[in-house]
Amino acid sequence: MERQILHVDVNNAFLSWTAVYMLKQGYPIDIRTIPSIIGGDEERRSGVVLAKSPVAKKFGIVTGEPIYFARKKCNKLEVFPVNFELFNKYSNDLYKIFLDYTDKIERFSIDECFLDLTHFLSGKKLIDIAYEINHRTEKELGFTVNVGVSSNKLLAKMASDFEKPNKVHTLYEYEIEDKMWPLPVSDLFMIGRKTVPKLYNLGIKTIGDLAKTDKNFLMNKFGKYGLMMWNYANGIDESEVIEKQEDPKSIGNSVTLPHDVTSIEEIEKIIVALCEQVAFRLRKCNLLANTVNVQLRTKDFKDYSHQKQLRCATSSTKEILENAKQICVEMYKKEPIRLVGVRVDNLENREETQLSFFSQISDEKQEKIDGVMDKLKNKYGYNSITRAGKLDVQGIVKDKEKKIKK
DNA sequence: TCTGGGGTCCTAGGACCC
DNA sequence: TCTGGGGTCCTAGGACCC
Repeated sequence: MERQILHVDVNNAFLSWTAVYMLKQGYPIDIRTIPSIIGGDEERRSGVVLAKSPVAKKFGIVTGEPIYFARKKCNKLEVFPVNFELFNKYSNDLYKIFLDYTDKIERFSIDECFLDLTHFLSGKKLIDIAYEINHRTEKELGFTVNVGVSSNKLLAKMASDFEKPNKVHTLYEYEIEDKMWPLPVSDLFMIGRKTVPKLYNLGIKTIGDLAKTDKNFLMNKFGKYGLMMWNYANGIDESEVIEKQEDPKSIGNSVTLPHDVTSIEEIEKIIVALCEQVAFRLRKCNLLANTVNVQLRTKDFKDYSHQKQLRCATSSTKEILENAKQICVEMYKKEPIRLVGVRVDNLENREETQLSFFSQISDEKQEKIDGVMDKLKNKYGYNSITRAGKLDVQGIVKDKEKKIKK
């Protein structure tokens, strides 16, 4: 039975949502109609373009580039800040519309969802539902979406990426040759900037070229990744729309520092704040970690990471912090550092762990302290309680903690 | 010139065991 | 002295996504 899949993608999500909100607040201009972007904080050295208006795009501004560059391309560019609380709200509003059509929805990101309507069509045509979602979103929420229509996720996603904004496109198997194969290979999902030149060197320039390349040749050259590329180029994707929220595989936080730091003491202060965030989130998910990972980025953008297996699974701030500090001391080579990150890995569910004979939860006293602090954070806000060593870096991580607070 | 932060998955190489 | 192969686990790094 052929599956009935939609992919819904919000057009210029962050920018559109900001525009809708500002109009509602009485702002006289729709920022979608001027050269504008949503960007990070340049003073904090996180100034990259996160979303752009169609007008900004005409100036050659691309997502991910430094705002500094974007300004050079257009001197009238207007920059607006991110507001994740707002973005989450609009994302949820959109999700509610989808629920009128199916329960089988996969949240692929804050602004993209896959919908499986295979068992929810009740006599309607998939394409009609696609248009209905498209129209309703604009009418009810004030922003626009592209909807891709097909029989698997990959094709639906590729379809939603065709002409924008506010469009519905189909990409069924019989349309692959006409609609997808002429596109540059860089347009294919999962073909990134490192792979494109490698393919070009092999004479593979379009998705069609890739589809017609010998599968075994690609597998020899690129391993598993080669097979995936070939499958995608041929429109093959068996993956399911997964509706349920699965436990995360890892949890991490990182910060770009306002200035490079050069002492282990300064780095450790950042580590304290990051470990608190990570452990707090871990406990909130009711998970335990078996691995701690620390990442450092030098001022030349060289990334280092080291990890450590823990003696037993834990969600204790103290335990994670002690290990992170130790890793840090081992790996730090006295270079100027611009980014510090802490991530926990190999997560397992707390309940399941307690049943296991071999595992033991870290010491109870520490757990109680964490528990009390979590309650305060949940009740009075993330910053209501903090460690002494963290105070002077609070400004740096403040913004992200705001996000977590919600 | 300046270059985010949250993730997932894969790979190569080394340690160690039998 | 010189030497196997299979398997698992761990580590560091890198690719990709939004």
